[in-house]
Amino acid sequence: MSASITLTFPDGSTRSYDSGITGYDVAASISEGLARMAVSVGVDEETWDLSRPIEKDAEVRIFTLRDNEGWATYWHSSAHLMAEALQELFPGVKFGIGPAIEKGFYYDVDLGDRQLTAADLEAIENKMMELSRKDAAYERREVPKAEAIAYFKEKGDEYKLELLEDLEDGSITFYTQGDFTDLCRGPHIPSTGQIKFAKLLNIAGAYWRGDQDRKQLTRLYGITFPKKKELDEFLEMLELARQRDHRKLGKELELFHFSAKVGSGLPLWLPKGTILRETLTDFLKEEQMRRGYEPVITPHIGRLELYKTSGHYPYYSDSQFPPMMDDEEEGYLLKPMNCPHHTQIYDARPRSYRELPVRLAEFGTVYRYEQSGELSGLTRVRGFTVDDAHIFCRPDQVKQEFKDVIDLTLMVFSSLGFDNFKAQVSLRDPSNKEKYVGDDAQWDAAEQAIREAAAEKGLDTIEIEGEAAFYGPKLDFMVKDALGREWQLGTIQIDYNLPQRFDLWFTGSDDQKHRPVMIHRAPFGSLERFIGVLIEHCGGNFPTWLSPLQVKVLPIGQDFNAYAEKVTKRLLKAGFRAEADLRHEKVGYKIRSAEMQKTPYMLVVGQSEMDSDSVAVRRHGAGDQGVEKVESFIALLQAEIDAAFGRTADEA
RNA sequence: GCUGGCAUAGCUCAGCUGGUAGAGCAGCUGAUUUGUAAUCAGCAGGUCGGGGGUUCGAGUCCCUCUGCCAGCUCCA
Repeated sequence: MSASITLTFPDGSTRSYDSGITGYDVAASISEGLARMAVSVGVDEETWDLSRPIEKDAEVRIFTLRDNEGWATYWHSSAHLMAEALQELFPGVKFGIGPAIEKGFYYDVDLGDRQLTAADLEAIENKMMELSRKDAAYERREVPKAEAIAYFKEKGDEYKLELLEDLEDGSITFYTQGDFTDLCRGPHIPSTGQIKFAKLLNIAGAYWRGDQDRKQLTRLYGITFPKKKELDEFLEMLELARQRDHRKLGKELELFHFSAKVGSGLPLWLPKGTILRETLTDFLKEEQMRRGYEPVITPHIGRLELYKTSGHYPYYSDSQFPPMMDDEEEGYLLKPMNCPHHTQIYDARPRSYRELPVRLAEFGTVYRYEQSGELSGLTRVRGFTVDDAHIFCRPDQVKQEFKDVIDLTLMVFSSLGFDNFKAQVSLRDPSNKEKYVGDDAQWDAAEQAIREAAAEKGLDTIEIEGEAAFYGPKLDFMVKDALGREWQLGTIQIDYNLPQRFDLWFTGSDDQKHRPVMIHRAPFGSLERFIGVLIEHCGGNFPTWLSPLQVKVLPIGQDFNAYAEKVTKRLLKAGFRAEADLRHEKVGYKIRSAEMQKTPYMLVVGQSEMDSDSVAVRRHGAGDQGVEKVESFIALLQAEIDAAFGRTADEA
């Protein structure tokens, strides 16, 4: 009958088929197994239903549940199945949007006055499974706009009608499975029967179209799988992630504490957390000292005038703690950032081009009145310490300085095992320029410098518009927490604006005044957030050099307490953080408590160790490591810590 | 800030439809003198987050404040 078409596969091979062949048949022509696993088909740049006829030459790729695209299709179809279940259980429910997400899917719905409960979730899951057993096909249909509008008017789906306003006639498709029809671009899996296990994960509010001023819909999150085992593994993984939650570990390991009496979002650092934090701080201070940074200290408040000049006050008055006023009505502000103070240190005396760059570093604590709903453990707080530095340099030095900061940031990340980060170039929103200060030429220069520096450092970056600071674009380093939420840690920002606003200058070789460029940078971002993410990253099992307690000495009985104390003293003298557990308990009990505190090393000592000046070494999580002389244990421990800093023993 | 949920001993939690609080762990005391993840016994510990209300009676129902959780919005 028909003409033939040529399809090209990912490996570059080509085959010809009759025009109108479906993705499913293409898959079947390759192998029966592939046809069984297929969920959708990539046709050139698009992803299609397996049942949709292919009528022209194209590059094709069969997607299965081994591909992210496959899961996206599967979960999107699951969202439709959940919608169908909701429609059956709660007639009159109105639908917003229901996409697949990284793990699962959600659907935003308007249930009127009805509140959902946990029992409802189970009922919805059961209804989904009941519908799945009917194994209804997902049927695609192109629909004229007028017909689509008529359909949703009749149904009373005002949100769908609003979505239709933005769609062009001729591009509108409906998908129907069973009794449920949705406005949808697709694609979908062939039929509902493939969705065999469903779990609704949580209910939350979500503004319609992400707009704070519009109605809040009910967002139902869920996940589905074809196999029970996959669902169980997913739920187990979720549970494991909860075990790593820094808020839980922070309590168990006695790192930090929040008190409602002190206030929301104001962390209190407990002794062990303080050791961890100071160890990190010292690590970066030493590194910065080697790299030509100069330490400075500035007060926690500043005159309102300072922030009016910098531009922070008018731009961010909502997210500041309110100003304090004195008798003359001269206001002071609790500092929300350190940069304005640092400009005044730069400006304390005239600067020559010869001394630039000037790199002023401060672990500066700042306060921001974050919205109450944003606060979360250590990752979003109202008082936090930025490992801040401001580099004042000549325009011709910007790129090199920027590259050096990238080096430092990468060094910090790799020292702490963050090898899975995302580098993001945060640009201004070109459609909303009044949110930013400075002229286009400066912004372009800054953006260009960031792109070039990142490229020359071989960084793989993504660019996001609308994420810049109000004074300049930035390079942000993002890391995910245990639950997959992404946090910005390190940041490097180029700023042509504050130097201008504060009228900063240096004398050039031409004896003329020139404007310096400012680079704002913080490799950790904030100590609080960094430590929060670090705790989750290592599950509380800190590398030995960071662990608040490094060694616990465990005598097996009271007769060996004196020896345990002697060993402990030697360790302390050698510079390690060590303690002896002298309680009248069996060694099993002492081991258990040290293991639960995730102490890296436990040294069991009894008669034979005392006789031979040695210790029985036990490594956290790894068990008994055998007996070592005290001296050689100290040497091993030192070697481990040196290695963490990339040093050899003789350098240390 | 918004929607929904939650708040009981230091921690983790139990307490049915309202009848004036319980466990395990931790702590303290004593016994046990211990060899690689929990020795035994006893004791002590809570105005059930704060305030108000309904009721003969409130941990339990209602209002409000504070704090926490999920998501949304926000994030210099």
